[in-house]
Amino acid sequence: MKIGELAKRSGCSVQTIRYYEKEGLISAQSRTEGNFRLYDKQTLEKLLFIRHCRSLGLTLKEIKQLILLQSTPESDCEEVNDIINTHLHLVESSIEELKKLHNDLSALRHRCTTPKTVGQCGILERLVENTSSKSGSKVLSMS
Amino acid sequence: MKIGELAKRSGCSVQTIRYYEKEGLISAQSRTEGNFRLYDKQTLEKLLFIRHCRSLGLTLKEIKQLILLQSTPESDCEEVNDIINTHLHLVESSIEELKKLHNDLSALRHRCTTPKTVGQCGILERLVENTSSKSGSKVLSMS
DNA sequence: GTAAACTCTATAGTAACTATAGTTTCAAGG
DNA sequence: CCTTGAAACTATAGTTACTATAGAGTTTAC
Repeated sequence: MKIGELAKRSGCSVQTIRYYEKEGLISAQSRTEGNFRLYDKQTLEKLLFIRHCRSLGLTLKEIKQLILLQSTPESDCEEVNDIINTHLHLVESSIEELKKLHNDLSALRHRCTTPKTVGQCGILERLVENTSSKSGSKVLSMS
Repeated sequence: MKIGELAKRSGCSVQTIRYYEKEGLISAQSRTEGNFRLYDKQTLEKLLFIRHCRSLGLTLKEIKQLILLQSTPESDCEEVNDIINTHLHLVESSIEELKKLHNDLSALRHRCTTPKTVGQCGILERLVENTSSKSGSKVLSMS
């Protein structure tokens, strides 16, 4: 199948598939005379695997490792465990961070209930205060 | 004060300060004859404000808006509320997402308890399964 | 035969920095 | 006065996982 069909069947965009190829996660089995990529079912399954891992928050680097491990089924699966464990811990601490953030933001939000001007706004007033010290923790970004 | 001192006092790195300038969040009051940036206490406070907002997960774009709003204290503070509310909702849904992720990862993790080979590993086995359908949700990245 | 749909490569943009290279300026010591 | 090291300057590239674009070539359908 060509890249368009693979995209539809895998749920990845065409560009993403080409990007994964560039990153060394997948490869086209062959090319047509006109230089179009051709794929087999194996690659479709690999892409579904990648998508599944991505939806669990694994990085492409980690997924690459997992793919590599799949190709050596006789080796110890400790590495697989490590990757999952590392992620589990990351997710746990992210949740903790976000909960704190939520607290802070809620508190902030409650400082302005009735419509006022910016000059009187309890939120901005609060934000301007020098609460600089206890900082330096990891910050999360949402895509 | 020069940029090095400002960096130390604000907790930002020198490069970050220059980056914020490039992004239009702050500016140097003047330059020395040798072209070194000079700052006053105002800028230090602005930087602390930015750091505080960043630690709450606000984007530079949003912080820029807040700074702009600060300069017009007579205007309605609704916009300030909007920015905080938007973030509050974002944080809330992120927490929900991460909790789901945590569930999935935990379940995955429990599939491999005793040391095995990759070929027998319940985790990889599970990841390979075609659970492609229900995907498409936002994924979080941690910095 | 031609128009639409598809594919190709290469490049730039996203967010918020960090890191590097190569140059210039400044402060202190001999 | 000269030198040396620290600090500053600009400009550029790298990070992550894509997405979007431009400009070209290929295929398919009518």
